[in-house]
Amino acid sequence: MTEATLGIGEVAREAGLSVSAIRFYERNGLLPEAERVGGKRRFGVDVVRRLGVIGVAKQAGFSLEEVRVLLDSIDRGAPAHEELQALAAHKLPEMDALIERSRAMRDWLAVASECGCESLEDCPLFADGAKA
Amino acid sequence: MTEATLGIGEVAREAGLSVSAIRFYERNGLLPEAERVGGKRRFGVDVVRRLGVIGVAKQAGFSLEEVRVLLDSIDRGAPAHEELQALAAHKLPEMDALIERSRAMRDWLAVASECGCESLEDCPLFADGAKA
DNA sequence: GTCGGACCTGAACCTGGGTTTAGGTCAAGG
DNA sequence: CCTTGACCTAAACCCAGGTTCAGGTCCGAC
Repeated sequence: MTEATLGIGEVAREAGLSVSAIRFYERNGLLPEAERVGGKRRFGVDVVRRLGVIGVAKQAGFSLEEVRVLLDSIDRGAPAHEELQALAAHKLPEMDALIERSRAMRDWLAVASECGCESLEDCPLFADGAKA
Repeated sequence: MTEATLGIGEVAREAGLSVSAIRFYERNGLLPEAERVGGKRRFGVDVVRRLGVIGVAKQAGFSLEEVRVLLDSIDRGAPAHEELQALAAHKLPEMDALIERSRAMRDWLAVASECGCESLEDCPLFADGAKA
């Protein structure tokens, strides 16, 4: 019995992605080039898991390029934790900064919802220091 | 004595923006069309304050289009607080969602920094539920 | 044999928020 | 007179992360 393979449409359905996104990922090295059978891609079943990993990493704030580097070096045999930790260490401060900024925005907006100013010129929310 | 006016370079310096950004804002209706004197823009001094408002609003998470709408309706005489509150009310849940997501990412990354998994396949961080 | 659906390719297009470039105008100063 | 610097315009370009389009192929069913 040969290995079960999937067409691109099936992969897309399984992974919850569009067909075009999968071709895009292949083109950009996030997926290995699938073998062509009669000109059509046949994917091994594990590509679905790989797409899941990509999805999780994206959610975690990595760019596709970062994910590509991560997967790539792991494909070459590097232990997952080394690459991942390096990437995570780099990304953590970025995330902290993002959280800080979002919170500042949130607070500003909360105050803005209560603001009764007639003009923006008068409003303390738009005073020079307010962007800090 | 006539009103003090500024050239685009002066405005840029005062506002801490690039000249091209200011032309861009004018083109896109965030600034009123400056009068041309000998083909060159002359801005009233209050444009600097307006640019400050735009900056604060951007920091608060508004898109330029949203800022344009806000300023536009205020220019038409609407009280600032009405437009602002409507916009803020719309934007607050978005910000809350952004904060939640960033926090989830941060937590995931923090765990990732400690993870000792050899392969991503084994790693609970990349299990199906991990993106939730 | 021809229809339809799934698939293929490369290239163009999209969004946002500007920047860069090419080519032209204007006024001041040496 | 000629140069320098600040300014003008329209249009092209940048980034990521894809989507859409035009035109072609392949396969099974009817």
